[in-house]
Amino acid sequence: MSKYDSCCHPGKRERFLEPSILYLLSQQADHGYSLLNRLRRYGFSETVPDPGSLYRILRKFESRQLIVSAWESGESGPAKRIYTLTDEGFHTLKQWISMLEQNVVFIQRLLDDYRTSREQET
Amino acid sequence: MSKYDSCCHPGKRERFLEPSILYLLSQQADHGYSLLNRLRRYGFSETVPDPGSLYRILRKFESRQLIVSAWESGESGPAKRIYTLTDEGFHTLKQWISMLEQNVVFIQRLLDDYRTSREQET
DNA sequence: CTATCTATATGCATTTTACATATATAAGGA
DNA sequence: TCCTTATATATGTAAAATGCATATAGATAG
Repeated sequence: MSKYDSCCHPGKRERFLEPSILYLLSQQADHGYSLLNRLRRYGFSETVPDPGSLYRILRKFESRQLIVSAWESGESGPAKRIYTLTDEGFHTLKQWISMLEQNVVFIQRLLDDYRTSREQET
Repeated sequence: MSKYDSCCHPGKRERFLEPSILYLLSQQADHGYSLLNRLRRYGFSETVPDPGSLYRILRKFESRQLIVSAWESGESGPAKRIYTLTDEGFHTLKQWISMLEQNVVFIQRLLDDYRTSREQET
């Protein structure tokens, strides 16, 4: 049992995290550490996802051939593994976006229902 | 490796399923089998969630005291375990709704970004 | 007398999650 | 020089969730 056992653990956004990563890579090939910052645009933070989880997702995507990687030893800092989206990855991103579009409609419905029920309470 | 390994498995909506269940119970105390039907309003189907998963979620909620149950042997059919939302459950629902409200904003942002990128492609 | 509907529940292999930890390069400051 | 911080990737692991199959049983319809 932890603080967020029942609900609202800030890490529980995985099914939104994965399409966000694919989208960011579709716009710009990138390495994990940089993605960690770019993900903030979609509500993620320094701690979510934790680096280990992000790297594992990237490796999973690579094993499924949604992305390919290449090492880049720049002038400064440690070597970076740069990931590029494949055609397969673009296709998967498209599917994922469709799913999110459908889901948003239903989430909105739940939120509307909740609001309505609160108003009628008085 | 299964059909939906990379994306879009219709069951991967768990973080939307759980608040949907709490909301439905907040409106009307109910048993699992009936919830299975009421959940269709929020995009779920005969197969998602599978009954086993729903019952397990209900037991989990009960162990965390978000709901309480009572057996009801009606005139027809097997006995039903009726679940009622507790004060704790109402509180958790409220938190979950707030989280969904925030998440929707970020999902919309991703969808908007994706659409914009598609338009600029031509 | 049997198929279907209603209703709840368990078994289990695989995957995901959260969090901690390891490793290494390089830059900046005291 | 030494220490800290930033950059960068990765693994270990216990606990939880997931997906799918299966078990059980009362009631109803043909």
